[in-house]
Formats: sequence, structure tokens, C-alpha cells
Amino acid sequence: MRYSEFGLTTLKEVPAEAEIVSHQLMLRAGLIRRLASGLFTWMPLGLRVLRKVENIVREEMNRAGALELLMPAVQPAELWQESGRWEEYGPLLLRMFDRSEREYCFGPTHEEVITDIARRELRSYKQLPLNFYQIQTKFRDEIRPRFGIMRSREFIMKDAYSFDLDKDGMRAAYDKMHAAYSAIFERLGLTFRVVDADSGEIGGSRSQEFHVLADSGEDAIAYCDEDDYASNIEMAATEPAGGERPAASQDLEKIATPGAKSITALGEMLGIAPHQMLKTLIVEGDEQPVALALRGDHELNTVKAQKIPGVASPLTMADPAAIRTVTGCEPGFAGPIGLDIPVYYDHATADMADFVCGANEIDRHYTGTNFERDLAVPETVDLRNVVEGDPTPGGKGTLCIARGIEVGHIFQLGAKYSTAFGASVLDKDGKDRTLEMGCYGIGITRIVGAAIEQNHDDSGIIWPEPLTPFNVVLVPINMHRSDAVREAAEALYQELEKRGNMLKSQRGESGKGRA
RNA sequence: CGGGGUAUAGCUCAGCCUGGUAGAGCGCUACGUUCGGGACGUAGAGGUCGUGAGUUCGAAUCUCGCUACCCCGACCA
Repeated sequence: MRYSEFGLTTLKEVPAEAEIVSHQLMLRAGLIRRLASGLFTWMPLGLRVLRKVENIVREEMNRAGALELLMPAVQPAELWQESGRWEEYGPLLLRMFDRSEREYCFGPTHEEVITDIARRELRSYKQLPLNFYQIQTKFRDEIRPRFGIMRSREFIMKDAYSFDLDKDGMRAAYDKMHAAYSAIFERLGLTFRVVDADSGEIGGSRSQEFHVLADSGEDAIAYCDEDDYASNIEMAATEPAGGERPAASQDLEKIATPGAKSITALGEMLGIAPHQMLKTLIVEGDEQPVALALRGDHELNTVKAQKIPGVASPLTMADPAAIRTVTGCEPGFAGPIGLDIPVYYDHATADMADFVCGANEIDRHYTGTNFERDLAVPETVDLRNVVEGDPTPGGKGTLCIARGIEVGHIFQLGAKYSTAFGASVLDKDGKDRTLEMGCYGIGITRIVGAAIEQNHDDSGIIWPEPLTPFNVVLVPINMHRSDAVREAAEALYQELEKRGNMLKSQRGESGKGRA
């Protein structure tokens, strides 16, 4: 390809719309152009990279024995009603009507369609195991698209779905995908980590995410190099504190703390550290509000909190009116003493002594609070996000926290969809068996962004070799006044062109250097 | 959806407060110079100032509505 024939436009200045480097560089290098919020055109240069990612993914999926097919992007509403997700998925699902008023959605994922295929096509255990995949455009009407290609509304995903006769088969299929995914990210030349994850909306039991490590990542992951532990911070468990609780040394005292509604404000006013305070959060519950108590320096983990019986899911902070009813005072001064609703204490609160907490009275806190004497000894639960230095669940190491970009997610689904759709086969004994499924996604478009986040410097993108749009850039110097240079460059160009993947810049003509 | 912000040339922005002439740099076009480390000169093209109303003799500028985009929160490959 000659530069002069490639129609590349680049930008010197950083477009105002771009926040993170990958987005900025993709716009500047002319890889993508924005059409509307969360919608992008892949320009020729960018598409070359995208196709390379796609091909590597395709090759490894094929190698793992998966079968490529292509499902429609537009799906009838009935299928989604059958799985119950027409309601569940909410506004994320882009819905539309055809000319005869039949309702459809633009597929955000394809469990429904593939399970429909499975129930129609699969009759016998002899057809199993099977793993179908596609590389296709999805649409999710994200609440807030951002970071360019990283969280766009339309994007390309590789999604695979495995079908097995039993749980063991499903686990084997899952392990195979785990291995294939690792091979893919290794071939792509990316630094990544596999972490335990919450299976969320899609459902099922076990699930793991593949994260490309990058400071701009939207997810926090906790890992430990000493014992192989790695988990999304949403899921990383903390254990009950092992230590003894120190004896009370101070008296319980109610003090004036005017306007100190936050841990930081209170800390400054009293000159004490956040870990000596107890924060009490009031959240909505199924029947009545519920209080969650954490050490002041710890952060509430919403995924963990909403799994507690009686806590409303999705987790919602109680509104000021509800807080007033429950505590009898303005938000900011809630505390467990005298509180007449269920209180759940985080594990880490168990060995706190002489701590500060709200007094359920405006502008008042207690100091010198102690369990046993002032409060019942708490039954503790896991409520908080892990922090750097926490012990791993095995107890052998300590946790590090890193940021990651989720580029892959694998799930053991079980029979959630096959049951809903009646997808079953006959086994050896002629008995009807509901299929065990797994599903496996890779964000193809997101990988391009993630690769740039991880590989760039001040002068631009440094592609991992397998992703380069061009492998060789030929820059003839002074070609316009040396026939020898022209001929040699031309010969070299012809030779390289045969092998593909090269860009020739005619310097006298274009004046451009870096491609 | 709640909170905050922005909208003027292809890109980055100034002009708006204090109404009257549409600006800069980069990019683009032409010509010339330069050509071993991201060039330079000269000339030029390019804008219904997001959109609709209002105020005014007169609106990019003041007022109101609408739309789009961006940032902070819930969601996810």
C-alpha cells in the first residue's frame, strides 16, 4: 500500500472529546471517527488492527474445537420474553418495531438465540459436546458510553456458547475456554490477569474475567503473586478478624461535633484516624431499612451488601427522609447505639475498641465506644472492599490491587437458559437431559483500546507486533533526485508487497514520516 | 435518569462580560525552497457562530426553549 493512496487523515491536537490516551491516540492516528455518542466508524487503518485481533481470536477458538456460526443481530421479542430478560434487561436493551408492529431488539448478547438453536438442532447426547461461537456486532444502550471504543454502545464481541450433557462436561468445556482465552491474550502480546468474578445479570455459578492491566482500567482487581489468588475487587472476600479485641480503656462519652457529617470532617475535627471510627450506612431493605457498619477507612462493597438477606437488591442508599425516620436525626450522625433496625457489622469492626460513632442525634457523636459494654458483640459479615495488604483467603499471602480493563469473561451458566427454553437431548438410556451450558465473551473492539492503554509513549501508539496495521514502513530518502534510490525503493516495495502488510511513504511527495 | 460543563473554520481555541468589522495557530490547496531524524516561505480556499424563538434600528455577544456532546454516579465485553 502506498501512503499516497491510503487516504489517512491524522490530527496533531488532542480532540476535546477524548479523555483517556487510547481514545485520544485512536482519534489522532485516524483509527476511528465518532458518529454519535458511543458509535464509531472504524477507518481503514483501525480496521486493519481490528481484523488482526479478530483473526487471532478466530484461530484460537477454532483450535479449541469451537464452531463458528453467525446469528442475527436483530432478535424477536418473544425469545427474550421466554427467558424473562425482556423485563430484566431493562433500558440497556435497544427495542424496535418492524412495519407490522412486531417487536424486536438489537442483540446485546445471544444466549436466547443460541439456546433456541440448541433446542431445535440437538436431539442426542451423541451430538455433544458442542461449542458454537460468532464474532459479531452487539448493541447495548449504555447509560453512559465513555472512553471511546472502551465503553461504546455498538461494539464487536466474540461470544461462544457450550453445550454439554452434564456438569462435568460443562466444566471441561469451561476449562478449555479458559485455556483458549489465555492463549489468545498471550498471542496478542498483552499483560493480563484472570480473576474470579460475579456472574451478575447473565446468571450461573462460576465465572472469571480476563483483565488487561492498565491504570486507566475501570475495574479494580485484587491479586497475590505468592499464591495465585486473583479476584475482581467486587468478589474478593475478607475473612473474620483473627485477633483479640483490646479491652475498653475509655468511657463512652457523647460529644458535640457540629457539622461533621463525613468521616473526613470528623477526623479533622477530632484529630483521629478513620480506622478508629465506625461508619454506619443506612440502606433500603426488603421490609425496613438496614444498617451496615464499617470501619471508617473501609469502603462498602455493593455486590457483597446486596447479597445479605433483607437488603434490597440493587443496593440503594436510604433517602434522607428514611434516615430521619430510622435514626431520628439528619443524615451524617447515624450510629448503632440505640438503633432499632437490623445492623450488619463488617468483619473488620470486630476488633475495634474505644471507637467513634454517630449518636443518632444532630451534631453529636460518641467517643470511647466499645462492644460488649455499649453494644452487643457483633456477628460480623463480609461487607467491604479488600484493600492493599489484606491477607489472601488462603492466608498465605497479601493482596495487591491493580486496575484492569475487562476484555473477556467466561461463565459456567448451568441450565438457566436450557431450562427456560426446554433445550434437552436424550442420553444413553433414552432419558431426557437438560443441557448444561457455558458462555464465553471477548470484547474484540475493546481489546484494541486496551492494547493501546498498555502500550504507548509520548509519541504515540507502540503496537504489540501481532496487532500492527503495517509491519514495515518504507521511507525512501531523496527519491526525487536519485534514480538509484527510486529503483531500489521500488524493488524493495514490490518484494515486500508480495508478503503484504507494508506501507510505502513517498517522502518527496508526502513529506510524512511516522505512519 | 440525577448533578456539573461545553457548543464559533477540518482540529485546538480566542472573541461574548461592555451588542454594530468573523479571528489565531495547526491542518488543507497552489507555487517555490528544503530533504540522514517529526521543514520553511509566499499566496489562497474554508464559518447561515448547534438550533428555534424573543429583546433591539442592529445579536456570535443579552433572554427563554430545544438538541447534541463531554465529565461525576448505577451497568458491562
